[in-house]
Amino acid sequence: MSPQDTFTDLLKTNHQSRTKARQEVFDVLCAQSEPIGMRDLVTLSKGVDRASVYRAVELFEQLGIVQRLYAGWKYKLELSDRFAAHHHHLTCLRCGKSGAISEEDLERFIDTVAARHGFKASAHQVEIQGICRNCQAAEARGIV
Amino acid sequence: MSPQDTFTDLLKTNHQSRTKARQEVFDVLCAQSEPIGMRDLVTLSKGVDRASVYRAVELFEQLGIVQRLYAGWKYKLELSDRFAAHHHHLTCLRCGKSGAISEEDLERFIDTVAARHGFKASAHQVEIQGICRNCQAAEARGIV
DNA sequence: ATGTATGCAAAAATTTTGCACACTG
DNA sequence: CAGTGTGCAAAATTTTTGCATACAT
Repeated sequence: MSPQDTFTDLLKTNHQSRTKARQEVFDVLCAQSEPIGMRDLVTLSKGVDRASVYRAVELFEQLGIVQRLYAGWKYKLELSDRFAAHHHHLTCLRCGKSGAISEEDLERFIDTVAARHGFKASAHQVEIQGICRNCQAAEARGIV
Repeated sequence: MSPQDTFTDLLKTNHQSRTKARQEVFDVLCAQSEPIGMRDLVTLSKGVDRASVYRAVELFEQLGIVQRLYAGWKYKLELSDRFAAHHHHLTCLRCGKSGAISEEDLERFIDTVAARHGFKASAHQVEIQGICRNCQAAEARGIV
């Protein structure tokens, strides 16, 4: 299934409409080879209002279409695993650049991986986003 | 070595002065049992200007005293490993609450851990901050 | 049709800066 | 003392909102 089909499908499944704005934002995201910042995303999504980009990104995040990556102070966006291979990122505090590292190594020893890439790690974070037990229960009860 | 001593030490080692503002911000951070947001940190750091709090946090981050944790849209701050056990976090997209999970499990299977905690993971990120090979080389050459 | 998403424009919130003065080492 | 860091106040960014209108299903 192509990214576009997956996208269309995800929207349909979640009862969300595929609007011009959302499609445009998605297209811009697809065209990126590296994570993109909000500002650029807004600029590149021609004809789409800033507010709509924010709203689209928020929706995409909830649907698991995009992921936020934090590089230093700000964050960047990239399509999630569904649309591209999952990446782990090494972010340089100095130059701000980030590069992808293979997942297999990471699963074992985060710091070992860092060293292997010539990266002097000063800290690492692992974050898992999802729905917690309580919210799942509430959802099941139709409270949402 | 107490957190306070470690703090004092880190500053000295990095040729940074231990000012009233920095000490106050550090104290507030120490008093937290959970990650704290910038806004609260500013509010709680009485007598310290907003700008100074930002400046202190920036310095602390560079010295590895604090770490930023991203929970959904915003970020929170907590003392780094040096001052407290390293935490990995499960953040709920719905209620926004985050809880710590043990590190040992995480190192093996991120998703397994999520499931064990009754957390329905939709995405996870692993981020490593540090200095990349290039910057280390530049630093060695005194370019910094 | 009809309910939802968008654009617009303005407000809110967050983060950054320049500078004179105060404090640290 | 000399050099840094701070408070203040204002600017620059980033993010959010309310609403009438346009669009998707």
